[in-house]
Amino acid sequence: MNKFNPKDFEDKWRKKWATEETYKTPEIKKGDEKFYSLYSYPYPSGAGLHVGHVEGMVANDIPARYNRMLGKKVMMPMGWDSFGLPAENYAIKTGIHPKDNTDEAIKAFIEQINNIGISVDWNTEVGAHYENYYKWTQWIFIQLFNAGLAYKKKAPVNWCPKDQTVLANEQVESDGTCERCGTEVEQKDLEQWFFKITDFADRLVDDLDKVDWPDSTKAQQRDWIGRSIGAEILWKLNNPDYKNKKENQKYIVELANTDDAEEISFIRVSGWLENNINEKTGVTKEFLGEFHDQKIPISKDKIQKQSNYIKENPESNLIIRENGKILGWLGLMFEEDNVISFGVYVHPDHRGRGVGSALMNYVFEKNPSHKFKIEVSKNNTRAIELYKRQGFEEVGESKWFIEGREENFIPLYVMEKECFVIHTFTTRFDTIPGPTFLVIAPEYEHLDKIVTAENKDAVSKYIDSIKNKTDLDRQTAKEKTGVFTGSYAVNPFNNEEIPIYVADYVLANYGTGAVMGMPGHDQRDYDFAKKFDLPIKYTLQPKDEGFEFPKDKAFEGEGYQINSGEFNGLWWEEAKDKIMDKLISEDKAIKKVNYRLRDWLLSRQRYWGCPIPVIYDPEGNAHAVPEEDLPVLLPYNVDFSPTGESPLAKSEEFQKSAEEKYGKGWRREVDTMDTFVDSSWYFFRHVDAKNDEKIFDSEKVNAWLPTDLYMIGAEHIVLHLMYSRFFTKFFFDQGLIDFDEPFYRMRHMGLILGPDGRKMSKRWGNVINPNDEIDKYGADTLRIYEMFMGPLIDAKPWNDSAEKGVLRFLSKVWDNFNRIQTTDSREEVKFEIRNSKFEIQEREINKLIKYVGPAIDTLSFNTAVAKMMEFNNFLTKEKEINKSVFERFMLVLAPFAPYVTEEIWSQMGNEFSIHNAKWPEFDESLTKESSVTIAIQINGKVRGTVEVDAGSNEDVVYSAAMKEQNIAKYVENEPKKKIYIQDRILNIIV
RNA sequence: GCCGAAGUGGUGGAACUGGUAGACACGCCGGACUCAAAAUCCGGUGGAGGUUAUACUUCGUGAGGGUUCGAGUCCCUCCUUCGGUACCA
Repeated sequence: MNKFNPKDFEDKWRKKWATEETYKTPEIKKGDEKFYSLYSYPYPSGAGLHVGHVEGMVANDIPARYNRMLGKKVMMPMGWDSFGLPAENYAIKTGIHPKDNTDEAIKAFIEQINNIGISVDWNTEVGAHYENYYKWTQWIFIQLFNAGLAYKKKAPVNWCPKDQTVLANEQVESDGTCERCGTEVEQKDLEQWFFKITDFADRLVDDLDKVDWPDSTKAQQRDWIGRSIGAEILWKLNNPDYKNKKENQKYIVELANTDDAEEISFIRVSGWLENNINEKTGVTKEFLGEFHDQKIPISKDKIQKQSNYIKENPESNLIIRENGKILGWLGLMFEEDNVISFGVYVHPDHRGRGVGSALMNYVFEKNPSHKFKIEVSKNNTRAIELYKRQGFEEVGESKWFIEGREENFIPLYVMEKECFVIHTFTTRFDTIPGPTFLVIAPEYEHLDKIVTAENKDAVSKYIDSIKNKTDLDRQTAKEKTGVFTGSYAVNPFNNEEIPIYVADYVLANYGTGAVMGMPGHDQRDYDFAKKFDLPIKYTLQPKDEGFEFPKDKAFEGEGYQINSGEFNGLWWEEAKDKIMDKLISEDKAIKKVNYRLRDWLLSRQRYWGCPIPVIYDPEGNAHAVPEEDLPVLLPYNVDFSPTGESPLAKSEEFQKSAEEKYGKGWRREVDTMDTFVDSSWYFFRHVDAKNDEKIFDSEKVNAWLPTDLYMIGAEHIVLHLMYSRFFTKFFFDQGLIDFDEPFYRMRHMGLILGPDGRKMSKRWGNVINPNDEIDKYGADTLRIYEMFMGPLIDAKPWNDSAEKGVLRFLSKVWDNFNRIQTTDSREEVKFEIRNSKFEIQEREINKLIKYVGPAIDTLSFNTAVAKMMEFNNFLTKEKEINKSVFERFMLVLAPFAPYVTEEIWSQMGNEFSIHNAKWPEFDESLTKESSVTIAIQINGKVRGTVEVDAGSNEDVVYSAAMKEQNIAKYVENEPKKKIYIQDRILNIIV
């Protein structure tokens, strides 16, 4: 009898599978039964494939083979995440060009993957650095650019001084160090390209419901996007530098109505809407109204806007009346892009009495979140002074002309006022009665408007001190720091004025950059209040008896409202919504959804990446490279030693080609793309990897995707998935594809640890090389062992003797094959099975088939292998082995052990290849045992078992049980109760 | 702190919707083969008690409570480990 030796046949079959194209991806059309098995394309490292790759690939390969045998159309592709920093760093160290190095590594990878017996169709191969791939990466960039989803802006970026490159926020560890090298990250201002992924935030959250992913992965995606639904509260600023005279407030501002029209008209001059086409000004129709003794023309457009605005906002038509006489009127008001333009009309007899200010204040109060625009004659010094006091600033000039007398243009100032309203975001409206201060971030955009002259020095000193702090210091600082601005904010809920501080514990890039300080119920605010001796106010309290607020920390528990006026006594969750609704209805708050997600910064100042397909004209404006000029090739001969500048900037060849093509003074973008861009769409290209005409054939992609199984390591999944989903949604919006989630079903594999239980690393000398394992035991053993180690998702230590156990299993399979009696036939099995000597074998193989298929579907390979071992152990004990039974065993084993099963299949005289043979069916009725063992419990404790015919009723089981001494001895009297679960258990209560 | 996952023999791990806990494998012990070893094969193997042996008894799924005829599985509280994340308002 020949011994099991994988070396005898592995090579032979490997070659045969290649020459016969056994795993060729079939043609497909939408709606065909298909299985797209995707493994996250690996980075082709010089170190070769590691055992973790093997685990993921085999976990992809088994379902792929299984589904192929089920007759589905299967695609099992492979590709390379071949751009990126490691290759470049390696090149800098060794002087070997990244391209040469990478191409070499890929060759080794392909050989290893073939050795393991992964059923890859190499026609699907893609690689991030292949010209015919990155051409389309660039094409995608251009589509995003054209759709307004790629933009450039100067931004403080994370800069790693060691790697000399920009890092995405995500690539900075929580302690402020570089993800790759551990160096402390600095901040630097650079012009960077961004993708506007934030536009997709809601879909990226909501569509998670469509996919079958591990809960933890979905949760991570949600956390990363960080959607919180709340509202922004509008706080009026009280900056003592802008002192409004109190007398301005004394007038009662009322709404004007149609009855006032005649009265109002005395301020105006009749005859508005005269046709008076003036070619110089473009005015078509003129409203001639009196304004400060002058008649002014208003364009039709403006009038239209005003009348529309008044229709929608009747309260904006305002007058001030005194003893029935109209003193002033607000007119020509309209809103555009959150800017309110308006005119103030004051009766000539009542100027200088604060009528104008009163009107304005009313408008500001009504529209706290807006910008205001007003035009005023340069020689109307009184008005100018008034506007300045109200916080208006001159932003430009324009002209009015009087009654068509062109020579009499009046020079005007255009003045604008940003209403000094501070927005704070919150989800916790129940605490709104409680803030005792307001904090803004040091980077707050309108800081200058808040800081008073008196506090200017102190504030700028504080901000300087922050700039010297690294992010690390800022984040780990335990003490709260900050400084008073001199201004106050008015709480829209109760009109309380509270001081405004600048402090670095508020982040400029989340929410609005301003936060209300609720020291009673927020620990950070509490710390700050203690430091600056600010009052602490509580807005909720539990009704527990003897409850006291904690003495040295904030009360962060739940409770009922207190100090909240009309809302006192409400449970906080109810109060939260009611207070929010109230403020929103009063225009004191705006519903708002906030995201933690930021736009995707994709520029990298690196060589080994996909060039960004942008050219700059001599004026420096960015243009997308015309599609016919793609790809923008990455030049080979470039000095890529790190200098802090993009290596491509030093390539003359690269820049010269731009001038030749687009003219003198044109320059190319020298940054390359984040490699996450490459990896966000590779799974589309697999389907049509060789297409030179377009990115992919939409019909093919629509037929193959979404993927049916995506195996990807559990650790670095957040960003890749987010970005891939973003691209998919973009493609969907562009009409390129008809689905908007790329990965229907996804699972993760855990780390494989070294035999010592530590992470595999050269440092510990505990690295297991798959090549060695194949050499020692053969590929089938390695595959099955990795699947048998435990659940895919778990981290598992390597155990060499356990691997030998798998080899033992396969040898025993081999030995059993050699014992087969070839005399029996399948027919006998089929028709005479009940009384044949192989009845039990038939039952066992049916049970096995019934088990293994679903186990592959649920990726519980470890139990599938265990069942096969059990089955094989059973066969070993049988005197004779039925050929048909064994053949079906081989079919079931084939996805796991492709080599040995192919060999046995062929020796049994079957046609090549087992991997395209049909998956065996099972007969449910044949899986049933004729008798079952039933556990007998007395009062819930197992006291023995009885053997009865399957399907027996309670009485049969009970009387059988009573024949057992050990059971009967517990049952002295008639049992109180019997609980019987058929074929499983009988519980007797005595 | 928050979110997620998980704690089962000496080890990796099984256990379907609550129904005989420890499948399968490693390791270990004993035996066969061998001059011997390796390899291979056969048998045993959760702890404690108990029997010449078979029985049998009892305790056992991180800890403590609860629901149930019955809990590794469901509920509550807590502990530990791993993964993610954090002045996110």
